[in-house]
Amino acid sequence: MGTTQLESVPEPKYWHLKTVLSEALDQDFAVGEVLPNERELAARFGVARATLRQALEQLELEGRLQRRRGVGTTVAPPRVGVAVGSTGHSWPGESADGWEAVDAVEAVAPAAVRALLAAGPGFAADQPVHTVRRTRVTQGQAVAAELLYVPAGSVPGLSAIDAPTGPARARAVLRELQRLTLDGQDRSVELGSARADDAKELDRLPGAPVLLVTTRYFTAEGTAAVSVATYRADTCRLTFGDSGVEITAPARAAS
Amino acid sequence: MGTTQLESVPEPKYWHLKTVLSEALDQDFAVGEVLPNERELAARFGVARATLRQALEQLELEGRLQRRRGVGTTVAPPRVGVAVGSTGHSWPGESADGWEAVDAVEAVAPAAVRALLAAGPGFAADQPVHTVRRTRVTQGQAVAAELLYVPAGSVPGLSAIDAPTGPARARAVLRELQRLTLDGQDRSVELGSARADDAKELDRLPGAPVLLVTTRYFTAEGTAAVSVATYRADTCRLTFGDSGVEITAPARAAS
DNA sequence: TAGTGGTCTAGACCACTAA
DNA sequence: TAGTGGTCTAGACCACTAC
Repeated sequence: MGTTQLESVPEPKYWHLKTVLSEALDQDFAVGEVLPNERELAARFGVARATLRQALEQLELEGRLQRRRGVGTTVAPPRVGVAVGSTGHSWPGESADGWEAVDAVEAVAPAAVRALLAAGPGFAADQPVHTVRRTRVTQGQAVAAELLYVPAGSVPGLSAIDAPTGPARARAVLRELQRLTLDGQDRSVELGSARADDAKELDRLPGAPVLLVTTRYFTAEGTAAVSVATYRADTCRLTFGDSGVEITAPARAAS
Repeated sequence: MGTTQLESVPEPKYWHLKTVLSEALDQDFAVGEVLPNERELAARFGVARATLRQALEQLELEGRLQRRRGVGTTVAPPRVGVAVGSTGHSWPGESADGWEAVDAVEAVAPAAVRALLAAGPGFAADQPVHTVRRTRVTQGQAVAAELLYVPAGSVPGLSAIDAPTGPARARAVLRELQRLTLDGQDRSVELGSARADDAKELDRLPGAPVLLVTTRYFTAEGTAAVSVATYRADTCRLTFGDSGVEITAPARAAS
């Protein structure tokens, strides 16, 4: 008391609420357990529903909660570690790491991808590229959707392919790619929001936070392919292991 | 017309708004330019301010906008690529890559970090560890704040250190660490929200989205140190280059 | 002091899920 | 059909910045 200015710089209600809820989750709830609904929680804490939702959104962003319309809010399991760059260089599809080919079409790549492909063998900006869609499933859960862009100039053999569409064609494109000698690759990771099609594939709403992993594949002739993989940010922890050891605990469970 | 069910599955207003704004940003605005204020934008589009804000939040999450209280909303520059794992294994502080040591204290590590350190030389759970704080500046902009945890058992020489506090002590801890032989390291990346102290260092509000990069450093004896780096998710693209080539364009500018 | 974005309220209605 | 989370509104006040 006295001169203690305990609340002279009050933190926002939703922030305090998030802290309180976070501690409650640690102590009183088990993974998978269902929380009281939003209207009741808001009443219990004496705040408007919108304020309560702001706190829940933060906790969902941190992977502590899972909310499903029509069902309720449940306590999320720890994030799953997903290996992204463990074993040196390799073409996509060379190891059975949970990726499954879905489809392949020929289409003009988005501008940002074209910029990355510009350093490839005989690549013209408005030329259609083979576009392979894959999804990745880990522990029974869809964690990522990928679009792999392969200019026709990179894999000449593809002009005589038989499968017109579907997984068979996607696998054929990957097979042709693997014939080439891979000289190197590099990756970048950034935050994004799920496009409508990716969101559907990942069982999320459009705009859900995702981690975008962009990979460039190099041959002696330049950039032979580019992939953009969209990982669920709420459930995934991307691991880049030089050693074979896996990080098993989350980085910041209850800091 | 006719049977075209153009709006039979209407997308949310804020989502449509985001798309419209995104296109406007591409066409009519230059980097750094100030947008009209939120009340006017909301009026212009005929929506409530909260709805307009939902669209702006998405665009900020994608790194397209920058909002500052008391100032306004500006068009953000493209994300800066920040090298995170380019040059094989190395102890923190061994290369001049923008990191600056701030301080070092002895304190008990958070539970999640203790779990990672458990495989180290003679590490007891409640034993204080040397905690080094560093910040990383790229192109004049603070992009990351890091806490590096080094158990006393990893660097025995530190008991006789002279600098009691401040950058000098932080550098001393790093120097002792670099005496050891580094056997390997691994990394993981996940989405988080900025703690109050990190947010301040990064010039963001608490709860701002960040990319958490957790690195484990191994010697022959086990886990010798763990670092948790907090990168601004709005302005940073983390790059993991095997080759020395830099990705210069964003992965998905206008998809 | 004026203008900005940040927080908060108390409602309303909608879309979805499961019984 | 009942109950959940998702969207949206029309206000209010606050904290911060720059003049």
